[in-house]
Amino acid sequence: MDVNGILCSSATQSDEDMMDLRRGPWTVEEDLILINYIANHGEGRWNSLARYAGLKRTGKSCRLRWLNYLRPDVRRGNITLEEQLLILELHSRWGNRWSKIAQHLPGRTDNEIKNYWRTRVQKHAKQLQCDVNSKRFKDTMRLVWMPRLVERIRAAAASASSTSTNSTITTQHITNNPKFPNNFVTGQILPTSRNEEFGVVAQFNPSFTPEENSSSGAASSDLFGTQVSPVSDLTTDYYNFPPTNCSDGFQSGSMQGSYADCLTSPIAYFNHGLDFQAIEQNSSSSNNNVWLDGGDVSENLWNGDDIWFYSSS
DNA sequence: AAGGGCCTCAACCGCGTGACT
DNA sequence: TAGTCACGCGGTTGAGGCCCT
Repeated sequence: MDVNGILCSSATQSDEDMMDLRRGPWTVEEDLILINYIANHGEGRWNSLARYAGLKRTGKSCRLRWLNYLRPDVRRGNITLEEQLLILELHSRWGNRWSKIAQHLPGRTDNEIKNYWRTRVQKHAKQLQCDVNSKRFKDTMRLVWMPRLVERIRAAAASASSTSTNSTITTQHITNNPKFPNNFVTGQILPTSRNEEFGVVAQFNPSFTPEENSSSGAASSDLFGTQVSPVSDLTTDYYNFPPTNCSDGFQSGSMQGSYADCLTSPIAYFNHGLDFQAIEQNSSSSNNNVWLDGGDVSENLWNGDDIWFYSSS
């Protein structure tokens, strides 16, 4: 068997389609063919693209490979804390509308977000022994995990700003920027093209090997094998949103302790100060300050110390 | 060291939708 | 209006790497 994929054929197909179609993982050569073809002819018309490019792949397969992997602005590496928060927020609003959610995470694909949700979030719903769509799980997200994420983002920003004079964007900036929550909460975040430098590497460096780009089995590394900053440059996107239509509220003090608003959006916590201790005291946990435990801010939201909640719920 | 189970994620599949004829 | 095609979306699968015993 071909180690890079399997060959399949169907006796029921036309002569043109009788040629063996490749399936399974893409090879470097196939990637380069696809990249070069799209660079010269553009994307779209995937079936004919596959045919004319000489790829023994379905148009569907080509499209998927391009959109989820080869596209220049595909962002790779760990899902950052901000992205995690955004995913939770948007999923609570839209459900499994992965493509729609992905539109608000520049460079992330629907496939990546979907995988993230299934592998991380659903796993914890399972640990909670409740359905991922159940009220109990959603409450857990809103009341525990999302506020905790916010605090982690803050902690990461504080840490970054205290250790680097080059850290120009922090969550404090966001907190002080009335435009941010407005865009965020109202779902007006605009997707922006990101990681153009990856495009340069992918398209023009002949030594580029997409397999090196694979994060499979090395989830903590990005293309260059480096950790993704916990305070991601994604934050910059939020901060730099076009300052249009941002005058309709959510100014500081506008919330005035609206607990319902807090429940609706974690960003309310983010911008108006969450009384973590109060919520903490409301839990029956004897484990104090688990949200402020100062752990590695680059770690995933869903880590071991969430167990306190399971045991106390 | 080995191997079995677990986890991640790239890739595939089926279906719905819209454009075009 | 019905048929066909291209495309996009969400669900699912399976290969390969990691981890634990």
